[in-house]
Amino acid sequence: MGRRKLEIKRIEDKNSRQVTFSKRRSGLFKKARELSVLCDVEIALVIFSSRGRLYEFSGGKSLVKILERYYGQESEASKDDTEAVLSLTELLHMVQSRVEEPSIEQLSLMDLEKLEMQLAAALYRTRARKTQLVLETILTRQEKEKLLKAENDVLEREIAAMEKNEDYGSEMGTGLMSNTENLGHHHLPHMQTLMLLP
Amino acid sequence: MGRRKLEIKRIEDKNSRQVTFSKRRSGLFKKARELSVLCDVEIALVIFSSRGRLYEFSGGKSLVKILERYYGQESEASKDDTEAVLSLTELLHMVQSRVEEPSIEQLSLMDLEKLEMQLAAALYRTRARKTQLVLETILTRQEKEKLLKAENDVLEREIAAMEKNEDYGSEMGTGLMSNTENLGHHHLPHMQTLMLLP
DNA sequence: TCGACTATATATAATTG
DNA sequence: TCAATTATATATAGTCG
Repeated sequence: MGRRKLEIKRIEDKNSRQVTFSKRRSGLFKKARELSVLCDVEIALVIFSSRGRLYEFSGGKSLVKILERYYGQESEASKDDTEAVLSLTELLHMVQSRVEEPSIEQLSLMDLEKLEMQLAAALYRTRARKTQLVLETILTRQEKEKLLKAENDVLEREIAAMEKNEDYGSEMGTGLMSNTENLGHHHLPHMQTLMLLP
Repeated sequence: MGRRKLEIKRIEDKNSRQVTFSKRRSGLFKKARELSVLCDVEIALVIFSSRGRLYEFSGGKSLVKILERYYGQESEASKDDTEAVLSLTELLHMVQSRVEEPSIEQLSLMDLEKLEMQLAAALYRTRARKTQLVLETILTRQEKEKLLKAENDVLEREIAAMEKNEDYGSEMGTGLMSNTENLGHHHLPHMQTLMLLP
């Protein structure tokens, strides 16, 4: 589709090969995008030019994500017995006991899945904690005071509720409990909860 | 490009979505093939239909090879702002030595950032390796057979070479070594992995 | 190198059998 | 359900600034 028919074989002229690459590459990406939207499918497309430059497209998710999803379907069943989130120490012990020569090349697919989940969890906790520390540093005194005041209000109301409970029984108590829950205030770490949010 | 212009949004009618998927998929593959030949570039194309069926194309090298290169580049890029990527063992030791009281609460902000980067890198490598394994699993039987055949050829030639070597010396031997490398046959476990998988 | 610009070649949506 | 068949819409090879 051009002024003349083009044989499908390597274009020898370096210049027009580059031009054709540029044109057809964008055409291919466009087609891939359209297909992924029209038909609601996941597409990953990776191109290396002869000079080693990387071009990639992925419909919706990253290539890794796309393949993870596929793999996820395969291993839904085996996911159930995965343990809850482990502590860092437990993570270390788990990985260490599992792998004699702990090179990633040696791990089985199932091991990799578990390791991935543990790493992801550890990474999440690390980032959350970091965010918390950063926010603690950054918050202005005023904001801290505001938060402290809110904290105090909650505490005061709890105390008041407790006093009332002693008079009228426990009905009111549960009501206030869920009230404090709504304020994100389980066992005092109001501040922490707020700061853990992205 | 058909009887009428088609808006690029999900086709709701299930039937025509399937028909369009089939047509455009083959069109996309054709374009990818043409581009890889015309411009002498490496292309990897992976599609998952909504029903989880896999369609893949690779031009130039095998899909796994191309994606290995892709991962290589990706981790090259993310390497810059990190110190060198640690091995799993090194990561474990670093974390362990840092955390006496193994609670994440005890780490300093700088420690957390380093830990975060290491965890992210480890997670990335884990996912990349997992993807590679998954890809190896879902390769079509034909590809597996092709690989097996290549493997057999290599082994046969190696045996032939060994026999020759006994007669003529070692020159022939090194030549064959690099030949097997070109067939994507580094340190043998590639095939072992393939053969062990379902 | 880099866009526009066509004249053609291709791709494909709808139709048909 | 399909495989052909059109009638159109798109993609793009070569050309010109």
